[in-house]
Amino acid sequence: MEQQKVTIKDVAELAGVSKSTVSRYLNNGYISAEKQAKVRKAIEKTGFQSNFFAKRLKTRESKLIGIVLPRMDSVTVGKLLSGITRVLEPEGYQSILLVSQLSQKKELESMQKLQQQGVDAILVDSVGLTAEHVRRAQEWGLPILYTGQKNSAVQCLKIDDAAAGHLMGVYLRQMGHKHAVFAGVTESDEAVGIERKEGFMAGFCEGRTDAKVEFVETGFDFLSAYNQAEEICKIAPSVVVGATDNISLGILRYFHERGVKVPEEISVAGFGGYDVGAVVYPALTTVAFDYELMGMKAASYLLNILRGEDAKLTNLDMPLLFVERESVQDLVKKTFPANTTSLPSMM
Amino acid sequence: MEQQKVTIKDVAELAGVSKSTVSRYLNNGYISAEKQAKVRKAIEKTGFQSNFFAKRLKTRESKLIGIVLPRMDSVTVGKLLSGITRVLEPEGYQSILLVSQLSQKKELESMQKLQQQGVDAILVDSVGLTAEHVRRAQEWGLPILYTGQKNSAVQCLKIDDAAAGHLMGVYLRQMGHKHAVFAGVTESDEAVGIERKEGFMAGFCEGRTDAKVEFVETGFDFLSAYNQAEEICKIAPSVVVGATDNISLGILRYFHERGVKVPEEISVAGFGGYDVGAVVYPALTTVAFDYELMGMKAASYLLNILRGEDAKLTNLDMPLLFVERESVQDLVKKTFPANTTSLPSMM
DNA sequence: TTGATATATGGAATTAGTTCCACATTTTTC
DNA sequence: GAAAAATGTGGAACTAATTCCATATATCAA
Repeated sequence: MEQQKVTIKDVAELAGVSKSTVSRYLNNGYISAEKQAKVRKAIEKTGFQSNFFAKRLKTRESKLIGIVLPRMDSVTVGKLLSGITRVLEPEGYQSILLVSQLSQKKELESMQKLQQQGVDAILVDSVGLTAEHVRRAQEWGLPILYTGQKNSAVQCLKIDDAAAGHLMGVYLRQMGHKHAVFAGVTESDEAVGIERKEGFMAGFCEGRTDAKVEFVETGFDFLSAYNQAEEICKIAPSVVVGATDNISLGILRYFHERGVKVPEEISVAGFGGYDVGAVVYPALTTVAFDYELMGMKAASYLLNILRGEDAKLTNLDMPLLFVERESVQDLVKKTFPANTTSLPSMM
Repeated sequence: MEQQKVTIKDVAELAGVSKSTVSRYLNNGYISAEKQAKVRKAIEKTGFQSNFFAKRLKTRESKLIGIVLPRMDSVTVGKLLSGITRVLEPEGYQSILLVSQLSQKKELESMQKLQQQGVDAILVDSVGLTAEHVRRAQEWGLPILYTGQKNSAVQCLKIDDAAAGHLMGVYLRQMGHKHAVFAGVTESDEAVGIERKEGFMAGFCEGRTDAKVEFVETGFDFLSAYNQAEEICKIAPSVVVGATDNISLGILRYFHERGVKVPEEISVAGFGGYDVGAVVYPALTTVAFDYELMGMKAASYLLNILRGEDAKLTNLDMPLLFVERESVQDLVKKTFPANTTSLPSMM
């Protein structure tokens, strides 16, 4: 077994001091100016780099945050990671990533791996919280934060899907729409599949009896939405709401191909506020989520806990931004949204 | 200092064997069936988990791959990571991520951090290779692979930007276009800013003297491309080629707002093959890059090196896929692309 | 019945740091 | 000027694993 080139012992010998003194130099302990200089020189000359594992073995701190994500190639996840990294990096923490591939089982396994790995904290962008998730948050001695899903027994942070849905529902009601199709995803995703949809229905139907919402199930991607669009056409609502912008984009594409004019003949809206919603035509009206902010909040929370500040998460839900663009017709005033000449809501 | 709950020593005592025997049980060494059972029981009873740091200190293997990325919130990077993870995960490796924020200095710093951290290998999606990059690849005793940029002195893997540009140039030439605008990015990005552009010019002008390519510089995002679109309109070429799909999308949006018909009045094409290019209308003709495959290749290479197989990277350049969609007019046959009724090139 | 080999096992050393403790100075206080 | 406090320093123990080496059986061939 080849050994490390330069150890603290070599530095100590070269500097004519003890290992302890070098260690103290490295960790801001008692050390005289004279020896300080000697040690510094010795470190420079040898190019000494302290051994990560030896250090961590004793200090029991890895400066590593474990992150479990449902997938890697998604705008949402990218933004989230971006926010997390922005907060963690200046504090000297690094993130180690595992992917759950949208599977609850793999999510739990990944958490286990990270814990064994000795990470200081775990952040899980969950696809669904189970009793096991709760148990771990309680039994493992390290901070765990869940995002994306909600459960009062654990610390979590998420988009308020019910409120987002409600916001959209109210908006469309006020725009005079009475018959909507909600193109949503499987109910096994509680946040998007249930909360968002029910929030929408509540907001849309509130205080009236002549409103009607029909449900069409699709996947999360363009293509599956595109493939369901024909069915939606048959229903012929005045507005179709995609549970995500991707879904709306697929539908928009289908309408374009069939020559169905949006929003003149039918309105379309979505959720997410992805950048691309601003470049398609008509630009997509949507409820925007700030995943980057969510990442920053999540990371800050974990950092606070690690500092022993015993922080509590207030404001569990993240702010929403309603982005009114061109894809929804105002049936009350009988006007179409202005064809914007700039891209104000590019986010 | 609180200590670990259960160590290998506790297991050994409970099982009535020595530490060495437990260690051998854990690492497939000599052990009798009888003791094997005892140790297994003791581990089950105690819930023993081996200490990551102690293990790594001795074995000098972290099973961690360091990855440096220019940014997190980009489709390209997401796909790349996706590919990397797909290969690394089944082999028991995990990735630790650092972000260079498109800065060469931060990229080098990040590499340094990862090396100190004791990762087994480093993969850098570089924003530009310097002499220092080369020096490290040679001097550090661990495998380093660069992607995104090319330098013969180090191991690297990248899109063949010149070939991609050339491919597009040839295609547009064959479609009868003579006057093009190349909406590109800064030349400080050698791959995209120079190679892709020059490849295009070569392919477009090849074997004729009546071809003309003008250059307009934009940023990497929709908005900056959108803002340059007016200038492009003034030039009035028969086709405008965005250096990335994002750029083309911004331009497409501008044309839509001005009522400029694509591809009837002007053709548009791009590079990247992002999913969204398929949902806009007209769907964007583009040269698609398979970043996920690149990630898989990169990870496989590093894994091979770590296995001591001393692999050499053949096929440094990644395959390209020409995706012909709707945004380019055939000036020779005077036809427009069929308005596809399905989304064949959704990738 | 040896001697040689294979199979198990435990003890001790090793890995590269940090930290506690004892002790030696030096400085401050009364 | 002596006692007390502050400041440095080195030695040894400690962290939790792996691994080398010596040794003890068991198995097998001559």
